[in-house]
Amino acid sequence: MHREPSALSEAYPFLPLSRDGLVDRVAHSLVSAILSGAIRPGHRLAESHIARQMDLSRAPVREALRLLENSGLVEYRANRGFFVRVNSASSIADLYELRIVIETAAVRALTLTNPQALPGLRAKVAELYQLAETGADMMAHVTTDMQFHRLICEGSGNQRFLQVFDQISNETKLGLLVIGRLYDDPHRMAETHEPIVDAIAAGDADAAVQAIAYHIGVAKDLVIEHIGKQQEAGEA
Amino acid sequence: MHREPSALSEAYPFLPLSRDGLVDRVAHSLVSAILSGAIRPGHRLAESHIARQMDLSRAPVREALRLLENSGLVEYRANRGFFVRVNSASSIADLYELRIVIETAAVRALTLTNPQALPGLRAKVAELYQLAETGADMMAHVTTDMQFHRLICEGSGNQRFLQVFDQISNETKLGLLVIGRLYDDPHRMAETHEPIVDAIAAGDADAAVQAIAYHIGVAKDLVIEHIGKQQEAGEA
DNA sequence: GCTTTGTCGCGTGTCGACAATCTTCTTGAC
DNA sequence: GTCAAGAAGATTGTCGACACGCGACAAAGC
Repeated sequence: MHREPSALSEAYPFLPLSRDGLVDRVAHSLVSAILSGAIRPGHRLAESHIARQMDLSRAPVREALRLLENSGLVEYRANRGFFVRVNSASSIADLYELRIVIETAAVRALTLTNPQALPGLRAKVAELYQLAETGADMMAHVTTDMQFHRLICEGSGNQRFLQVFDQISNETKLGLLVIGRLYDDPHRMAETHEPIVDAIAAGDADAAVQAIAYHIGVAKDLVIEHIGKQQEAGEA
Repeated sequence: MHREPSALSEAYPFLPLSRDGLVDRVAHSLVSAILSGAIRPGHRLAESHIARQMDLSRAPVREALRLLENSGLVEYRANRGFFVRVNSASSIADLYELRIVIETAAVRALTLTNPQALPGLRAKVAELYQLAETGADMMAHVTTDMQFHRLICEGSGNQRFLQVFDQISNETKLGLLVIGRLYDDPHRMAETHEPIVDAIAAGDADAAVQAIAYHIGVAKDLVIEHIGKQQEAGEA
């Protein structure tokens, strides 16, 4: 989603003032709105309206929406425009199956070829504990959790794994965020990551695969269960 | 890419005239040009030129290029435009690793839950033999081969697997097409699919996984080897 | 009362034009 | 001869306008 900022040859104390173009800023703004729940699934995203509200022309809005389409947050219907995608329970289940497939492969590669990634992973887990301690909101928890999983894909050394992960990460976040609270005790969120890190530290690839498959599987069940309850409530 | 035709309540003798918009046609045209080798990797794709040649404005061309970006055929650099992506050997290796991961998961699911997909797969293998017989060109072989693999992803029942497959299929095709001939005997192409179909028919998921992993692995090695030779020749 | 046809508003599809930006070529100094 | 700064050209980024298609409602026919 992001474009590479040009690396400065020398380190000056300047903030990298956003060289992102309009399109990226629009896209980011839209993602925030969708993830925050300000725009609900199924809602229509009329180019003209968005352009007017943001005080720019339709062209960049249109491109931003096309970008979001790739990350699965938004759906395009010919001659009708863009809509916030509404995911069925089975679609979410498929999503988690894909995550298991990708991340097990990634964690196996990481364990066998790149144990240097371990400190970064441990740091993320520590961060999760800290968030639980300070009683941070769901968004913070989810973001850090996804960063942990992204590090695993990144550490696999396979760019394609990372690419797929990034493509589905926003959708995964959205699925998680519609739930107010995943675990009753926020420390559980952090704890569930421990076995993965331990297995990697031990250099036991099979154990790491088992651990992450279990970890994602649990999350899957919780999310699916929640969607089921939600639908009941919605239909009643 | 295609849109569904609305079902008529009564059967009139009209065939559903193609509702593909300009963008889709432009995209298709560009894909053909790239896959056919008419436009080589690294080549710049200037919107204005394409628009002028196709006699339309830049807007639909731009959108078509954004579409191709998702399928990995084209790369976008801010303020510089679009380029036909040039893949390193390691990038291709990563691609095939991803295919193995996705398609093994898909073939496992298919074997266990959807043996009805078998006839379709057998038909594709038969088609491959026929192509070998008639001495068809590489494009025909590759297209049919990819259709076989797509059927496996489709038959898995997991929409996400199919989505990922479609996303990388054009890139895979391109990687295959730059090679004049993958096997010396064109029948080999067809034969290598047999063990997969046999394992599915036997209901042996583990064997099917093994078979397809081997199948893709062989293709991977051949492609990588070819790229190596190509680079040597290019550098010399 | 139900189905079909006409009308209308809204939003997308495409366009041509201008501004911002990058690339290349030219010019000049060392 | 090499390098740097600047000018010129080409290409992308953004814009506002207009034509077209869709969906909704009203009107007409059975």
